[in-house]
Amino acid sequence: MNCSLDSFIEGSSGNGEVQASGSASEAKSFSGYLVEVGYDGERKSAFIKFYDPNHNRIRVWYDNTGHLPYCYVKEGLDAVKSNEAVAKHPGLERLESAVKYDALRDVKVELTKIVAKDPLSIGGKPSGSIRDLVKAWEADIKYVENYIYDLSLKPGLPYVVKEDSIVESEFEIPEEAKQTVQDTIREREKEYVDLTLNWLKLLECPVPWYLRAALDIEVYSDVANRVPDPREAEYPVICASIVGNDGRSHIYLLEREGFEKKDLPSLNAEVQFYDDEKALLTEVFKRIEEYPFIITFNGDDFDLRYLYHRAERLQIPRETVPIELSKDSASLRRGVHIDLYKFFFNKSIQVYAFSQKYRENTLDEVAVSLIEEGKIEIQNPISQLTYQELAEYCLNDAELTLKLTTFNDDLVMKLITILARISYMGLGDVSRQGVSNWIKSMLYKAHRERNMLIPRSDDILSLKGITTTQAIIKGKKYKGAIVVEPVQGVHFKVSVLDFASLYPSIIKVWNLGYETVICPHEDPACRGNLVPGTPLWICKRNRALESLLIGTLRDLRVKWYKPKSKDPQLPEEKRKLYQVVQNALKVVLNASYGVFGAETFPLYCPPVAESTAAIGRYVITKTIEKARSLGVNVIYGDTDSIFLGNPERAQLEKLMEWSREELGLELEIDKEYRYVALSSRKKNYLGVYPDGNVDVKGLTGKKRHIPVFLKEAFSQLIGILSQVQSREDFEMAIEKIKGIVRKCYLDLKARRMPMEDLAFHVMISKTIEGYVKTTPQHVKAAQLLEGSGYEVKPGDIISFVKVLGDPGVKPVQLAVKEEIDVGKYLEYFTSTFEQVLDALGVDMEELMGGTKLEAFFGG
DNA sequence: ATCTATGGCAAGCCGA
DNA sequence: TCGGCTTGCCAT
Repeated sequence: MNCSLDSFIEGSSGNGEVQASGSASEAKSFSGYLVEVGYDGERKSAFIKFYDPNHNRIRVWYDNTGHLPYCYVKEGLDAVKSNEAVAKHPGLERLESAVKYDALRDVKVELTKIVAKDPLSIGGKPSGSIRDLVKAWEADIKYVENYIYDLSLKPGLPYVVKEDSIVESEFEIPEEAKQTVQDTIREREKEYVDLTLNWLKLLECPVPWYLRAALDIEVYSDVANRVPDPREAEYPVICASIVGNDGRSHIYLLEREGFEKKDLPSLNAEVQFYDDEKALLTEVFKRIEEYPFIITFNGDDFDLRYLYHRAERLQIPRETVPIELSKDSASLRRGVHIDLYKFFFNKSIQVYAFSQKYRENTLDEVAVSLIEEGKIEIQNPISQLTYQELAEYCLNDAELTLKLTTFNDDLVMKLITILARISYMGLGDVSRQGVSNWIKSMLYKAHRERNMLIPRSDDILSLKGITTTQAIIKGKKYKGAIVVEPVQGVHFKVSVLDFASLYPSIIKVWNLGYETVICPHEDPACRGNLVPGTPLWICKRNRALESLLIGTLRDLRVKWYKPKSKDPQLPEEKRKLYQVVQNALKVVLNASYGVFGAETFPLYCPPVAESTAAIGRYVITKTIEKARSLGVNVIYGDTDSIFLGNPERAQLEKLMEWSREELGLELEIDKEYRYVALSSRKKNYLGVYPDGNVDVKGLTGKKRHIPVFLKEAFSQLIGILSQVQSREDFEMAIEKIKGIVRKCYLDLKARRMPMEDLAFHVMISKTIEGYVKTTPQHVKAAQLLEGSGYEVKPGDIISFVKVLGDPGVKPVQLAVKEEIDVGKYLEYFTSTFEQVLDALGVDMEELMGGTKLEAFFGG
């Protein structure tokens, strides 16, 4: 794709001045990856940022037409409002009046973003007749925030930037990938195949190495444990560290009275002292400018924000400050800022990309979990540390931050790049925003490419309505998945079958989307295509955009990236990249169903979400029926999986074949267990693999908040059960378990374990005052904490122990061993163990020989 | 300018 | 004392 760069000029890299257009022509020729597109409020122009990997720098191109965007004019819109022609815009055709589109409101939204290169907007104000306005709009819809869309620019992909045009770099899809994908996808529609190949091109393209540095600062504070307000920036920056992945590390220290200045040779960094904070900051800014990417942990809200305001306060000239602030983020004038705090905080990333390896979102927790290194523990408040301690601490933070982007072959940078390509968002945006925004951006882009209008949320709602089924859980909008009542007991040789990416597959196969649910056609083919268990029907004429996009992504993951990520033939490096892509697709696909049921999603469409779940129920129910008719013992199932007791190969094959033929869905063998112990509770089981590995699902003994003491006892229990080979082995196992129970009880009674091991760890999700209906125990503990001078914020983990007397809990920090309520812990212990034991058919009392625990121990 | 969904369990709170 | 409700954590 060729795009004109006529109107763009390149911002020079040195001093913030802009070179004149034309004179920069030789500098214009380079190749680089598109990393960010946006609007610069100060300069009042749009920009494109490229990362040039040959020179390791960002090159920014500003729009120089001078009359760019923001020509929102109310009168013009009011006029358009009354114009019927707008409502008959051809772009509406595809919606088939399914969505009676109030084009006007879209104009209002989009006008703010129109590139005003037509005569209608002179000096930023549209003029001319309504007719002209509409015409111009039809002919030339330009979305600003979206030069991406305008110019069909794809973030994360390489371009060759020439004299005054930019050209997508030549890249051919590897033949094997192309062939495999073409051979394996079922769909034969041209649109489907083309789109799949398009994605493939996007995802196969190599990811560059990014030159980058992590930044961390420390600020003086006269109150210990209080974080200084970055908007006030009233205290001096006493230390800053910048650690690059080019091997350079720098520490900037502020000289202060009462601290003895000396060399700090033990640090693996270049150390510089400054007696003037202004000079220090200026150096830091210079260094920042040397790196195309700056990585922080919470830089949006703290480090960069503080530096900006501190610079303001110290009257450092604006041109030397490379930072630009917006409400919730901080960016760099000539670089890209990535705030890992926001990235790792993203629930989807946490769960699907890092399988919940970290639970709290602090630098320490994330780093310990992912790279097995933590923050340096300091005994004194920051402001009292020696230069050596301060420098070490600050440097370590920056090093950790950098390592979070370098570990596992730059995994995080690759993940961000791939997500940027899927979502058509810049690297910075994709790392800050949530999955609903990625999917929104992806779908919007697809609409624009096809010249379809983007429907308004309330139009979808009023035309497609709300849901028709009743949720099981009070307060939910519609009925969700089925969980099969487990057959309590121990089952040997269990196969677990599941539908790979069930919901995305359903969206694909059933053609779900806001256009196609309850489509307006009178066609009996459509009307008769009912969603099982609902009065809803699905269009047979047109393919829904959502179905198309989600379907193609699903196919690529299932048919190409997932298998390739495990292919031992591939070199390590290649395989890892496939793993990253596979994971990125997982993140997007897993969220793709949920967003349609989320009010905040701009294409919110309850019947789409409802249909997906309803079809899921239908699919699993039919599969269970089929399995039973084949004589297989179905012992459990949840949403998209069924657990089969001792099935024959042939039966499994038949079932999978049936699913492919009858349901059009791929049913696969997910796991095979040596045995599974099912309790009577749903979503609670324990499965032992042939090699002795154990899956523990839902059992209390594994939950985050329970005391270490219980977790350890529980894991001993699991250890014993993992050795059980056959039914006969249980007897011995139970004897061993008795031993554990006895030991734990005695330890508890004698209060032998450290008190920390008895602490529950529960997250407080609101402020203390936010709890009005009830006051749960962790909140009571939090109140006590606050009373003794600690600060408690939402998201903090409250550690408390159960004690005798009122209110029954105390924060660990404040409790003493003697007041521990041993009885309560015994109850917990019993119930934790019971969950496993009742699956084995023994209860605690029986285990102890028919007596109550207390009696058994003479307690 | 943020924010995928529903189902299920254990424990504790609190009003009837 | 009982039962519904709130909360947090987990499964999918």
